[in-house]
Amino acid sequence: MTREKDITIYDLAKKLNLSGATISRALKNDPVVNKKTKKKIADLAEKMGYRSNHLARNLRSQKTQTIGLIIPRFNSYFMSTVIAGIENVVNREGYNLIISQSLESADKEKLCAANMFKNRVDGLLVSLAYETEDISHFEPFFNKNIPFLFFDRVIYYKNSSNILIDNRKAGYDATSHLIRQGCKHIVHITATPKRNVYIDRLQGYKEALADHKIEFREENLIINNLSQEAGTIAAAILMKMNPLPDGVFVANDNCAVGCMIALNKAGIRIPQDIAFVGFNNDPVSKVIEPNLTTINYPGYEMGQVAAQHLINHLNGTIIIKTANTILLHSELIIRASSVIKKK
Amino acid sequence: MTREKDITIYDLAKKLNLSGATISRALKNDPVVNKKTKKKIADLAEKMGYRSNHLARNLRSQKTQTIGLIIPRFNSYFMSTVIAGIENVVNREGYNLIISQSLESADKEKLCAANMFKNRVDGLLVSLAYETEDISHFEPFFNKNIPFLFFDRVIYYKNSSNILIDNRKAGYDATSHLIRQGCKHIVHITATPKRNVYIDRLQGYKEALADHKIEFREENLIINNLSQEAGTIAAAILMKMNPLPDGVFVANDNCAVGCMIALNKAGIRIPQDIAFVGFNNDPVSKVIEPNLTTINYPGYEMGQVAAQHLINHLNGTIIIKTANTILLHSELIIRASSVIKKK
DNA sequence: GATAAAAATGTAACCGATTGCATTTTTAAT
DNA sequence: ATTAAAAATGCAATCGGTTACATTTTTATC
Repeated sequence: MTREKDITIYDLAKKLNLSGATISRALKNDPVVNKKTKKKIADLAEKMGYRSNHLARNLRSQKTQTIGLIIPRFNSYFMSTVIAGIENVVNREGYNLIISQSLESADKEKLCAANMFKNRVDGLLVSLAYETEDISHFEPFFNKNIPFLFFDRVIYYKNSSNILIDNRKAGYDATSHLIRQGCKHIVHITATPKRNVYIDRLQGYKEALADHKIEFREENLIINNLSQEAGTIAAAILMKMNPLPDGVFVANDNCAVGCMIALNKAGIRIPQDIAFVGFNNDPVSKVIEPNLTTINYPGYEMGQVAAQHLINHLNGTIIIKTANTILLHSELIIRASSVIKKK
Repeated sequence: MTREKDITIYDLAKKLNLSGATISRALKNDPVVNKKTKKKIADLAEKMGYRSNHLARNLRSQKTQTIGLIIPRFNSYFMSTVIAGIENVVNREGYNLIISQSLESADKEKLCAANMFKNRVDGLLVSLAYETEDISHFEPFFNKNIPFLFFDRVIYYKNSSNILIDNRKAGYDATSHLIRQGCKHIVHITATPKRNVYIDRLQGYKEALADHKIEFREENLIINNLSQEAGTIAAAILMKMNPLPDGVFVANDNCAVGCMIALNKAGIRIPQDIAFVGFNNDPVSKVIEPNLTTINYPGYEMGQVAAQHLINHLNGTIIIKTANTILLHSELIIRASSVIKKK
């Protein structure tokens, strides 16, 4: 357990008969230091295996070079791609990333936020937990002027920026597509419309119906947690409907897949009997038979944009003064699950 | 941008006419401080919104309360579950987690390691990049006595601990299962056997063949990058084989799925013509038709065990002196893709 | 060679919590 | 009331860079 002592700038200073200040400046490549001196210092630092002590620097500069990330869960394909995108930018810009998951719990989210605050992250990226309504836990960041932004699962709060796709339009496109395929009785499976993503998709669904003179009916909404298992249960509900619906728009691919598998087993043909559209373009959508029509969700790009936006702000490259919404492009990907051959 | 000044222990000290030392001790609940004093201090701290400055504490204590995690990629189901498990423990134990991905590149992995070292993580968890052979980039951690351990993609190095499943046994079980189903001509699809996971699975495959008096033949090995697309290509290779193989053991579910889809399209029946076994128990294995027989991989548990092991070490709860391997249980999950009805 | 200007380096305070040791205050015993 | 022991608090150095300001050294000009 004997941890050898670290080399400090003062060790270098002593060896070269210089002051700590000069070493410090040289290592930061301050133009005020003589080039030859810099060279000597750089060489010795290399030779002695010096590593700058971030802790000391951070204490002095009151910055941590760290971005906090709070997400609902790790285990979705979408979230993995978002994180990969964030990591890409954060890393390139020389920041660190600390990640916490709220597990879809508002309470856990509060703890995460408090923890991020304690850890003095320079900025915060958040995708809200499913059940979060009160977001006063971000108040401290606001008060201390620590920039934060929401992505995907957003909320309009103070003058935070939001990065997301146009869920209303996506819902509208998905539903319109089903209608164009000849569907008249379209069910929408989604989560309790608390979060923007679900509210907006539902809104798009309703608008598409209205634009095509189809009446919206409450009983055509199935609300669950959008898991694959929930899809299985939803299938049972669908089969009890009389008449059977001819189209289903599900707010996520996983649930759609669970539903399709159960319907398949029951002998219901997709898309002939019921056409399906999912959401997210999860890899599983290309595995299920028939392949699932879905909305492509640019996760990697969303992560990159969110991280870059935040870091630009931190660097002063851009100054975000007013609320700011960035909409990323999403699009309907048509596959076999929704293409009904006209007779 | 006017960031109001933070409250420090000295602000509290001044208000209460005490010294910083007493405040510090009180906040850490040091028994040496008078209870009434503690109460006063705690109340004032609460009232003034004091938050301890980790930077200062860390500088003093030379610890960061941070665990580093280096993984090949975020976007696999398995990795997501591992991270969730790690996050669970790390969070509970009051550590932070910083994550970097090597993108399967040895060079990027070196950079990640250097970065983790600079950031002075207290400990390091690593799943090695596919192509990493030389691992001298972990030397600094070893020299500075910073504990690190490998999980899943491991290597035997110094006296680091390894946490993984018994890949040899899993490969053996998978192959034996196919043989028991009557398969005699079994192909193994895997990645270049550089990493333990692939080497060991291959070894298990070979041993199972040998134990059942089936000759191992080099041409029954298909080496690719195990992506779904690679599975499609592998299907073409399989179909050119004459005679057609009657069983395939794939080192990962994604690739197996890509392969199965392509074979299906070509009219080859699974499992009657070719039986399939995959690896990982990725959710997709329950979506593909027929459902894929696979090896269950306890990702969440692996993450938990790895993190707990490391933190126990940091806390001095356990002292790891010698190389230490923890094998987690994995098991064959038999589904329709490999069950051949005996005639 | 004197002098001003520019370049290079040094000094010392600072960031905020921690802690060994010293000092003061309180409590208990005679 | 005296004194020793115990409890509570304070002092000051420390962690290792950073930086405003001061000082020294070098270079350029007349």
